[in-house]
Amino acid sequence: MAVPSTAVASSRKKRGEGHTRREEILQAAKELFLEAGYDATTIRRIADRVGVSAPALYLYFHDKEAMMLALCDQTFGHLVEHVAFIEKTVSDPLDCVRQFGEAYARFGLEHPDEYRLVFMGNNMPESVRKVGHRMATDDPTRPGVGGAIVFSRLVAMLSRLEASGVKLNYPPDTCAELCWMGIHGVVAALIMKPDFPWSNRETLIKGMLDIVVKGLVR
Amino acid sequence: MAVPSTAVASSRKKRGEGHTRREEILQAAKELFLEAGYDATTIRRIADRVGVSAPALYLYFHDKEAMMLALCDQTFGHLVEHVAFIEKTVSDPLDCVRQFGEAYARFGLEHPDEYRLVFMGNNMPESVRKVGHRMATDDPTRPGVGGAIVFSRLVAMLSRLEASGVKLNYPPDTCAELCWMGIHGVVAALIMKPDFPWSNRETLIKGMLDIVVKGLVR
DNA sequence: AAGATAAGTTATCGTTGATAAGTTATCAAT
DNA sequence: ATTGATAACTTATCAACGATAACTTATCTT
Repeated sequence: MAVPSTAVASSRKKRGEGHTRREEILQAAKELFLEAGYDATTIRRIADRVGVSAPALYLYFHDKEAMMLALCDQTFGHLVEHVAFIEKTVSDPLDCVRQFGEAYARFGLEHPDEYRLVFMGNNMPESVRKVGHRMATDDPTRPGVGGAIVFSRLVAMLSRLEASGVKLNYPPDTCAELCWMGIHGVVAALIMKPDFPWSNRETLIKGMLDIVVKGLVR
Repeated sequence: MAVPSTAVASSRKKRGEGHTRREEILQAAKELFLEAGYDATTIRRIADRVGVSAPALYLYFHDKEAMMLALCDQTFGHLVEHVAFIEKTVSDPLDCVRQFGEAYARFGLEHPDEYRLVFMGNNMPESVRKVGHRMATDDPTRPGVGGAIVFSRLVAMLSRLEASGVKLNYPPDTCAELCWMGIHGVVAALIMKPDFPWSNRETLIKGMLDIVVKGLVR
């Protein structure tokens, strides 16, 4: 005996209005992914929340993975904008890196589920696993470039820092990787083991940034 | 048309010899988990490799997760031993921390699936997600305590470092957390995005350790 | 009114993890 | 040597999953 659908059936869209259904699906998928995670969110549950049959989702997305990719783009767009704002408004390159780190960590902690899905999704399909690191040379219209864009801005910041005369202990790419890995380590730990008796969050974030900055510049 | 089993059927175990079958299952599961990852390894494939029917696995393990937990214990046991060896043989406390970091990173990169399951398992059942941070007060015979033991040794090392007269910028717990987060960041990144054009692995590991050590000691 | 087609539906497939219920081999005690 | 208990299995089956094929229905254009 199947559980009866709790959702009100949604009326059929008029011609040319399919894209609104697409957005409804995306919204429902986002809610469910955030409520229950990727695996626990089934095609059928998404369809049920939208008020439509399961195969209808395949009219708008090639598969489950494509929905996730679209959501990643959406969420990361906000972070990309924020980082761009920092780059424009903060003149001191070192300060810029610090503010990037704080914004990044704050973003991760404020969107733990999206963060997990993009940067910690260990059982996602390959194309989703690769979301965070598609290079700028890839087609920018392809879904999933948000993570790569954010990272590339960090590389740019560190290049600018080096160009401003500050001596780095490693090439800018390596510095960016180490910087990102350090911050990511903090965010990942706090997100994944929220019940562990960690030290104060702010202390850890500021502490890691201090460590990284001190360790990267000569 | 089902794919015919390629495995030779294994003969029934004699009475009291069930534990050997349990070990056979664990061995096959380990091979398959490492070959194809957790999700791609199905109960049926494990059973097929052992030469036994799928439900037979449930005579020895409550579910798929329990097999992975048993393997995690097995694998993390080696790391625990290695860390204990370092503590015994390396006299200089700072050197001890460095060697811990290198051993930890090497372990993670050599056992990416176990590492992911213990420290990055965001979609695992709750009992597996909590594997890494069960405290020493928990029942030590329960599966999955390896991660907590390893972390507690790092705290001990940093306490020893402080006791030896070295001034730390944070309390030993916080230092251990930051140190672990840094190394974990490196390992997690390399494991999760293996196709990204990262800098040299050794450079990143040594670099992160340099950064952390330099940043933690006054 | 009629054809084209966007926007759905129902029925179904193969696969998954897991369980129920029955079977067979082995051992201990009579 | 037979019997009873039980360890060590098997076969049959379940519900849920992602996905597809094939069919229907509503809407727009001409």
